[in-house]
Amino acid sequence: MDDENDPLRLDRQICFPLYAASNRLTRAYRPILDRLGLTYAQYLVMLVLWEEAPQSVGSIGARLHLDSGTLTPLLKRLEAAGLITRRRDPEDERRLIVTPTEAGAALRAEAQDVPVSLCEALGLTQDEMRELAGAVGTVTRLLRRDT
Amino acid sequence: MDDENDPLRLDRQICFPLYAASNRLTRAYRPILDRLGLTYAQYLVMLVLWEEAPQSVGSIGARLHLDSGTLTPLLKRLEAAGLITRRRDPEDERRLIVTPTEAGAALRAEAQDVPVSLCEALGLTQDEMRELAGAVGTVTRLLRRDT
DNA sequence: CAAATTTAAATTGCGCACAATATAATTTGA
DNA sequence: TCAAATTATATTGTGCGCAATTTAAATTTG
Repeated sequence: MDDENDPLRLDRQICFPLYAASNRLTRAYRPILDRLGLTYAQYLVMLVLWEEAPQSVGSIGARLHLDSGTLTPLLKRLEAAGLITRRRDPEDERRLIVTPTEAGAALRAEAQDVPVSLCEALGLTQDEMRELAGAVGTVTRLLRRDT
Repeated sequence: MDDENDPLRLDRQICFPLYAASNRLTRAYRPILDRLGLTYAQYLVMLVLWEEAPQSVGSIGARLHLDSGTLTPLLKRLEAAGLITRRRDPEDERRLIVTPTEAGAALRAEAQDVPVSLCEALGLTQDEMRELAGAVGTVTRLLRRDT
């Protein structure tokens, strides 16, 4: 086995560091988001809703690249937590309209310092954050080709 | 709300593109690894074992940043698939020794073209792969600070 | 040496991700 | 107009990922 050129060496897999970095980032978010009572995926959904509301399950999913199999139970948990309401669109009963409640909207203020807290948790300077954003942008651009 | 500088805009979160890219990569691996009967996490474990065997649960976990809560059931599934054996270390009964079976070792040959297949699935040229590897390396370096 | 501590793995419980399928509402078109 | 196709969400089932706890073995120490 030609170790030097072995394409199956773990350190030759581009996939693995990305997977490890993503797991690490989710782990870093956890204690910060715990204070808001949100998981990472729930936080992403709230970010989407804080930008524009109401939205259907489908439009949230399009934004986050998630399907109803992931979103339906997640949204039910957000509803149970009192952060959103779920009701059918009277215009088209297939569609489910998701709207932040008063409490859900108010949570936005508490979330303001999440990005800064994360930075601190990761021990990154402003410059390093910019470098990270650039590298992540490159990854995204290269992997954009769909699905 | 000052939209321009809002730190909570989804497109200002470094986290999100990394999360999306990682999900996308796992999705791209799926049809390729299906042919080997492996999930992505199982593939990573086999890569580690193909590099060095036997190994304990702990050493596999250290390599992949995974704990026994993830690995124990995963390894049981690999055992059920006939790809590895699990036995206690007679020297130290706390440790579990994981060894690829004949079939597990043989699977390595079939996995040889996984990296190339992935490249093709992602539609990336050699140059783009190098660029991707570089960007992923930068991300990894910046997020290295532990946990 | 026995009790306390440490270590390795297993277990439990929760929440994603996602494929596959089901259900129900709407739209299309012969 | 009404049957077929399409669309939106829900459901089911599998497999992670990880925190918290448990179990059992080994090590340390008093």
